[in-house]
Amino acid sequence: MAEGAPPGGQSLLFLTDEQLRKGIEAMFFAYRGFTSDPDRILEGKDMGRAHHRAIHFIHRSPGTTVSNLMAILGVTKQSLNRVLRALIETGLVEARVGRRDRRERHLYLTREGAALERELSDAQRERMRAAYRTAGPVAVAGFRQVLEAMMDEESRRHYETLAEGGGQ
Amino acid sequence: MAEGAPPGGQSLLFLTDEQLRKGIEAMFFAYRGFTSDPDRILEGKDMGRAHHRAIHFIHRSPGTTVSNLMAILGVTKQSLNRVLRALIETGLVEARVGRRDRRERHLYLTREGAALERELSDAQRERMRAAYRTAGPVAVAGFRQVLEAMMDEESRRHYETLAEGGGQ
DNA sequence: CTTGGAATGTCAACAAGGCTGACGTATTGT
DNA sequence: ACAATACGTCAGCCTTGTTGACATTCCAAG
Repeated sequence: MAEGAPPGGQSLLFLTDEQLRKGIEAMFFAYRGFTSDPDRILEGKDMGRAHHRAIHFIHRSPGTTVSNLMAILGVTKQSLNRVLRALIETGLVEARVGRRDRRERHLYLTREGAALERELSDAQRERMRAAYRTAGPVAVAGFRQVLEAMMDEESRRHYETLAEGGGQ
Repeated sequence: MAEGAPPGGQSLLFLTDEQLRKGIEAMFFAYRGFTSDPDRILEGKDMGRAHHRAIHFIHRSPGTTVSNLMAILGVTKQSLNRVLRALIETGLVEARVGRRDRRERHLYLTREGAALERELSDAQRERMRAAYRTAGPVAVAGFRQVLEAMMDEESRRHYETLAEGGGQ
């Protein structure tokens, strides 16, 4: 990998293979940190990352259906069902039959589910908050821009749809 | 979490729970995109993400030992060994006995291993490059700052140690 | 020279969380 | 009446992580 003059003529140094590689490694290591706190919390509770994800998105979109959750999480119904069954059996999630379409199950967190969600999300947000504070608002904006540009089309659709419901 | 005036006095809006939550979701969706291309490539070759990670870091630090790789990847030797065995058997990785300490195995990519590494890393870098180009250099700097701030201490050590060997 | 401990390999067993395929059931819309 | 949809479930498989136990090899200290 010879490192000659910038190919674009000006400051395209940030597109160097080496820069890209560092970005890749940063994603790898950061993701580990990102998931570590919830993982630790769930470890004692007979649950894992999959449960956390389901809880997160049910909290985020109360009343969401099973198929919608499948699409967001990008897993099969069998995988999702295993997790949902556990969450329902332990009383963290409630599945209400749809009023308009009674084939659908609308998912809600129970009080206990909401409490666990808060515990998990507090831990995860705390790390995120610390990182944001360290890096500052400009960096945060860039962080989100790059991540959004890295998503698949479909993921981006889900991401943006979720965002509408919340604050922005 | 009531949403009154910004507690800091000025623009601390980026530390809102909602902003943090969007960052969390951005990480989730972006990481899916991040791994999708290599996953697709490996899917036909009897290998998975674990093999990719090993190949990546062996390429990055040729001659690294098994224990060092264990520390970087954060997995047990049994997990790593399963992957390494497959890579060695298929002729993608070579394990040379250490000269100074003959208990150690120093890991290198073979020609075939390097070729696969390039294929995987080309795909992954291409997505990263597109995201970088879309977001621009300022955003990229912020992206990396936030990710670095999100890492565990130990991960950050590994991350920086790797970076020394390369460019930057 | 012996021996403790480090580095590595390996076997076995297990768990989480993905997947496919197949099938059943309720419900809806045509 | 019937096809399609939404969901649940059983069975089986794969990858990738885990522990625990044990053997080997070898460096280095006593």
